[in-house]
Amino acid sequence: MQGRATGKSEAVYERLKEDIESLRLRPGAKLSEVQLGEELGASRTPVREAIRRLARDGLVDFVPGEVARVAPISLGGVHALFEFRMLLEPQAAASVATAGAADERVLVPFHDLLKRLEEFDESFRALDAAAQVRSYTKFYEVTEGFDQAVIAACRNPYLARTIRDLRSQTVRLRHLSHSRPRRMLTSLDEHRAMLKAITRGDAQAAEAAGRHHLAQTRQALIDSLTSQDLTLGRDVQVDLTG
Amino acid sequence: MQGRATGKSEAVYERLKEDIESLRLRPGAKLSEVQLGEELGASRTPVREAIRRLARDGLVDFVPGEVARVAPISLGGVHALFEFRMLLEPQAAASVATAGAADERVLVPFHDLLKRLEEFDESFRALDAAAQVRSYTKFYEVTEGFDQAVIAACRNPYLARTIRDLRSQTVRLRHLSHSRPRRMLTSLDEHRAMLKAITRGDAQAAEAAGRHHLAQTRQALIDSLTSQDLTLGRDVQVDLTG
DNA sequence: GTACACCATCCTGTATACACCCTGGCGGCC
DNA sequence: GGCCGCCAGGGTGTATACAGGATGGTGTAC
Repeated sequence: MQGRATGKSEAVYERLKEDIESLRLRPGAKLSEVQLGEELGASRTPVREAIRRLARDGLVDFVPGEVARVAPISLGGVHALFEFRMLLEPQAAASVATAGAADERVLVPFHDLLKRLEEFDESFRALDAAAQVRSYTKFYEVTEGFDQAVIAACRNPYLARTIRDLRSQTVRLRHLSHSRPRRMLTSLDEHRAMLKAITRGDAQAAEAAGRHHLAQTRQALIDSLTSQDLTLGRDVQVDLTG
Repeated sequence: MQGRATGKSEAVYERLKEDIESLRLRPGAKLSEVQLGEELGASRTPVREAIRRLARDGLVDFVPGEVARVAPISLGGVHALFEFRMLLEPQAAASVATAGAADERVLVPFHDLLKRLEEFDESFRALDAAAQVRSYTKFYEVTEGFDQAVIAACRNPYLARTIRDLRSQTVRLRHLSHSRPRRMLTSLDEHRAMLKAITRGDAQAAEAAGRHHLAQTRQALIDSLTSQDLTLGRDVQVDLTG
């Protein structure tokens, strides 16, 4: 097994995932098993396996017998992705709120999260736009904590896994267009609304807040994609026809 | 490539899938790569790949470094599965109905399906219970046509793929407890209601009918699982604690 | 009789070799 | 000059070899 500590396959997967999410590997780029193996210091077997997993994550288009390619980004795909998330994530938030109403322990991580959010939110609002952009790492840390906590608290493993499987694509889109400062502010508001509804055990409000947040996020993303700064200084092309 | 026509990996996958769905491979059974390879006349590589794909389908429990096992069946798992399907499939039916209202061509396969259903339904009701049971292959052919048609007409590829991915597990459960004649009759009614709502372009009715059908199906399955005939003459154990 | 330790065995993870396919470019032929 | 066929290269699919690690059974000591 070449040492449980190493885990070549896992390492290759994580590395490729990062490269694709960060757009270092551009949509449409060929993923040759031998070439990647040489670059990453692994043989074909782990690379193959990693590529299959990335295909499941929706980051790679894979057709048997053909060269795997980094999945292209299309406007239609973005719409479909968000439509699907809109079906799942508000429901997950609602079910967590319901579970929390029945068992207070479910809510512990959300109380923590809400506290961290409030703290960050306060300092974030005090910054000017440039400083806000510079602190976007922290912003994502807080907001992503929410997704993670919902998934962790989600009672239904199918729902949890499906939401988790969509995360990689969402992350890549985020790299296509970082949130603007104003959007970050409203996003924080939306997260606070979701967290409060959950800690209150109000399933209906949690679902509504989740739906609202996703709708806003999608709109911000679409606006960004359809504006001129598609390329972000790189030549990442997005298919706007879909 | 050993001849495009063969497709060892695909063949092994299909074969194992059938064996697991039909319970010939019992829940919890070990799936050793070498052993399966010898039995199916393939080397470890295609078997590995097939096992990974089956894990994605939820038919196999796979932990890196450990022996893969056929996924166990638990009552809790069944509940989670149906809860999740209840979230997706009625929504898919509704979205197809909506799409059909806008574009009549979407509905063509459903008109055909409804016609076939009516024909089968008529002759099916004329049979006695034993004959109904004997014709259950035809029954599944008609009812499964519905799932397939919804998936095919589903505009959202994420939704379609997720529903499709759950199919294998549903099929396996069906093998655990075939529908009783009375259930088949009501199921036909439910399918007719769904089909009519879709062809009418009534999204709300389609969603309600889909929800109702799933609830009824789940109830019939749970009743069957919690009764004594768990084992179906085989020693397939179901974990009732979950 | 029981519990612990050691050993044989099996199994997976990884590397590598071979077979076939598909593509693209070059050269000859019309 | 254009078109067709051949050849070389790369790419995946599959088979097989090798290197650890987990597991289960057996034997022994208490």
